[in-house]
Amino acid sequence: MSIPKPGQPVRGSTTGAPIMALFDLLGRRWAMGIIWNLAAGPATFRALQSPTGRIQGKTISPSILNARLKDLQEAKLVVRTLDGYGLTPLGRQLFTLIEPLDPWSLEWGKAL
Amino acid sequence: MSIPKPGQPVRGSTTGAPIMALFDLLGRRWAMGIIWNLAAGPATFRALQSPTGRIQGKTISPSILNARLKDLQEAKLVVRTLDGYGLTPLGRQLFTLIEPLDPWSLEWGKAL
DNA sequence: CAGCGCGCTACCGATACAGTAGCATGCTAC
DNA sequence: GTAGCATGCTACTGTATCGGTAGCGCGCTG
Repeated sequence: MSIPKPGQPVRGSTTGAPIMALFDLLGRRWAMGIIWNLAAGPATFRALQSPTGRIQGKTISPSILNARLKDLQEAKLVVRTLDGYGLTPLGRQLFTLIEPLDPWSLEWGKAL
Repeated sequence: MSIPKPGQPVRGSTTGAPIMALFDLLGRRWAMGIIWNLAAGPATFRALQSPTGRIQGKTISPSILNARLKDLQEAKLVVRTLDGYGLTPLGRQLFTLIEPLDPWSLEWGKAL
């Protein structure tokens, strides 16, 4: 799958609205989970796969994990470092924006 | 596809962390786009499908739109009203949380 | 240099998604 | 009152994405 660039988004959208490109990227499986996990600090490929991460209760397939990491790197949200993968400054900014979803999700859970 | 209940999330996750259930729900195609669109006011099925919405640059398949609306209704984020579909109070809360992504996505777009 | 752990790729079956067609219902016009 | 017509949705058929397992290459260890 190609890169969801804000100017020329993929997967159907033709407007080019950056927010749609973002939804396109974050709408992929595990994308937000990976960002969430990396926000706690850099992690290795294996660590991201394991169920002991900050959220994941399940091992992610290596193939899909690799694909998502490539997506996120192309989006400049994640970088490879010596000790695995970590968030870029941009990625950390994004995390601060989605972080409030955590407390809200608790309320949401109660409401269901 | 079953409902992503916070207690018993679907699609692989086994932890039950509400945030993961939320990621699971929002990680589906068009889910955030629909919420975004409905935040501007109630819309009919046809209106949500059309490319003239607040973001969509492309018509969504009726089958997938229907599936997503069902998901969001089960999650109590969207309700059917007389004049189509609209956000629940919960849905509006969620929108206020994801709204900041819009200005950020502009910066992100420039950075790419 | 055999063994091991890690990072990843290749493959294949299972879902989810996209696109088109078409049906049911309600409204309008004649 | 029936012939259109638009709306809301379902059915069907491909295609893309995802999930799961196997296994390869590489560096390190003994």
